[in-house]
Amino acid sequence: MNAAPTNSSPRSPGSRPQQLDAVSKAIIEQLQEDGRRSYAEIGKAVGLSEAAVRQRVQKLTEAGVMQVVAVTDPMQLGFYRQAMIGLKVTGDTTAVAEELGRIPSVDYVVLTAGSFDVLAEVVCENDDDLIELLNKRIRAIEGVLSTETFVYLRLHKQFYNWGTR
Amino acid sequence: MNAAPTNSSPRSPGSRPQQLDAVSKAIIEQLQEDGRRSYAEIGKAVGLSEAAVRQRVQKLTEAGVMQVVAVTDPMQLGFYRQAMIGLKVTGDTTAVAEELGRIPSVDYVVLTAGSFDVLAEVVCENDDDLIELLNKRIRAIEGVLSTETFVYLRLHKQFYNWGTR
DNA sequence: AGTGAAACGACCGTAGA
DNA sequence: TCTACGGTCGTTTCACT
Repeated sequence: MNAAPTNSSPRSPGSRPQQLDAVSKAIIEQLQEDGRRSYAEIGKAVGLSEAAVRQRVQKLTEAGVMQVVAVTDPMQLGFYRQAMIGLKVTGDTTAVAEELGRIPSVDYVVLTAGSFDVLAEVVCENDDDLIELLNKRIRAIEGVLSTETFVYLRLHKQFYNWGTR
Repeated sequence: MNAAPTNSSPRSPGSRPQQLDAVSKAIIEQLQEDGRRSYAEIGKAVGLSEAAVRQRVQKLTEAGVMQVVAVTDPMQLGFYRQAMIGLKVTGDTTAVAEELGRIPSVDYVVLTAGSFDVLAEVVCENDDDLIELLNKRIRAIEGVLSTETFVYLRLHKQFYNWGTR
């Protein structure tokens, strides 16, 4: 095989991507179905011993390729109103992004190229909360020129990725 | 035991939202930090026995309030180009959403109100892949009138849960 | 809904091909 | 990087509160 990229350094932000073999992909798929599945059971599914699965999961986690975490459903918790908000910004976009990130109702912030400078996803209990969030918090941030709100009608597909640094 | 095959859909439609007490919130927080943390350890942290923690986690999961899953980092896997795509659609938006959902590179699809009918997040390896995805797959879907692409410059914040704060 | 106890199974470190 | 194995700890079931 080629030089094995055995990086034991735990999650360096600038580390290069690693190519996953079929087995690691299969392990990740197992954990995407159920993050609590036992290593032994995963091993049976992918044809590896329990210890080997454990080692690979540990390496994938330490390398920052994958994480096992709990995710919650806003709807089930009474947050009935979600929306994506496109923002046009003057000046420094990162400053606006940081302000947005401090708002608990804002769960997703990304700087973009295009007719919006920033996209932010928000989670609210109802329309009144959304209005207040927009007027009192988001549109009050210095540098925010305008917002356009895309109220969610139905979330159709969601696959959990992760990449915040 | 209980036949509970619910891996395909994270939502359980029709069920009412439930109010979480402080203990369940604490349990969810523990699993947010590490989805593989043992019930015993969580029990010590929240002041409950292992069996009690396990029961609550099982109920929260079955109710669709929470899921423990693996999330991956596209960047670490060589997917350097992410974008949000706003679509204008003629006719049935759900049909377009379903087509979009079948594309593996599309990890997020939501029907919206506003100047876009559908928002879709995509994950690509590079710009060429993005161009091909747009032209050959997305803009080829029947009913898609136009697309606007917001290329991600930097993902600034991403949360997987909202109800526990 | 919670606890406690005992049987069982999973997890972890170490050794070795 | 994997398997094998033994000690330890977590999970499961059940009887009880």
